[in-house]
Amino acid sequence: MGNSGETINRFLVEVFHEILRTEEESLAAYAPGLSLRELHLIEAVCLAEDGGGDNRSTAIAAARGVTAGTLTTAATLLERKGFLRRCRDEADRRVVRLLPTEKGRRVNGFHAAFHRELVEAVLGALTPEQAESFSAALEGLARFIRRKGAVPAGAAANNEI
Amino acid sequence: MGNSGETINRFLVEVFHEILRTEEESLAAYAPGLSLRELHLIEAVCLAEDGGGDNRSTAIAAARGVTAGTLTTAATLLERKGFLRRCRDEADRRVVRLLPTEKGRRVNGFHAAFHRELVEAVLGALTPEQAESFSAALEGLARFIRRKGAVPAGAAANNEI
DNA sequence: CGAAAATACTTTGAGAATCAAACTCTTTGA
DNA sequence: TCAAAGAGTTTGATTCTCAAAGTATTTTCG
Repeated sequence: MGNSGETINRFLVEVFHEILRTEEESLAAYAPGLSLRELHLIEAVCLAEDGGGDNRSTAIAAARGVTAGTLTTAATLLERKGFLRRCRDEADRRVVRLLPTEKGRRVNGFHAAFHRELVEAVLGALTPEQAESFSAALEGLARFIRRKGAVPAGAAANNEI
Repeated sequence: MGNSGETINRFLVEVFHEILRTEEESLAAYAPGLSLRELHLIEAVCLAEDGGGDNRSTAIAAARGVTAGTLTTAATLLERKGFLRRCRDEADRRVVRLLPTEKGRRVNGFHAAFHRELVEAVLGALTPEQAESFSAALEGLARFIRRKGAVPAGAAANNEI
């Protein structure tokens, strides 16, 4: 792969890791005692609320890619810390719905601002046409990942280490 | 932020998470009993070897952004599993150098192939000029993250939750 | 209707990965 | 030479995670 390929690959293996670390640091300064994973759970809950999405416990767990048990533990902790609240569904009393508290919405706003700045930093360096092809490239990557499962050819047939 | 901004942000919050999950799945099929974090440690060790980089324990820990203690534990486990080996430096006997075994190199090759496919999927969908501006945008993002620490304006001054 | 199956969530027990701090061994510098 | 600094390891605790077992509720169907 050429020079662009090198840059893209380095981005994938290094820079994203750095983004997460920076995000974590800025979070630690803003809301000590809240981990990035907890923040992302709050985000998922806020997103479900704003987007009119499914805010049932199971749906949130699926969105985050964790098991129901993991979600229960995390939600209990965030409830205790005052970022989320549980709400039993009256129509189907098996169901637990998750909602952000005011405090939860506030910390989610902080998080959204972080992402907004990140995106602005990227877009600011590009012409509108470049921005367009950039986002198209990302869509292509997303499609690739979702479609293929991305197992390198020959891996399954040659799986002895 | 406009429509491109939305795409970019969604990529940051969702697609990268999916990449990691896919990577984990394909790894599980190839090398059961090896976690993604372990794989990335092997990768760092191979990179230090190939790139003529610093392969001392501490340097690898810094590269992965973990403490020395964490690295020791992980390295011990990977040594037991046969992916890495330790090598005491003769010149300075405090130093421990980490090297991949043949098995370690093999699994790292598998991992590299995964990334190569990913990058090819992106580049394949772009013209050379688009590829160029894509990689420029990623460079811009990397610069932003490294320079700024990316704390949203006003966050430090207003840190009550 | 009413028992059996399915569903939604919680609890439990166990295993990574992580950190900070205390510790060991080795080198450096006054 | 000997105190201080450096490199790595060990220890004890915490967090995140999962699978599997458990509880409460609803749905299905005989």
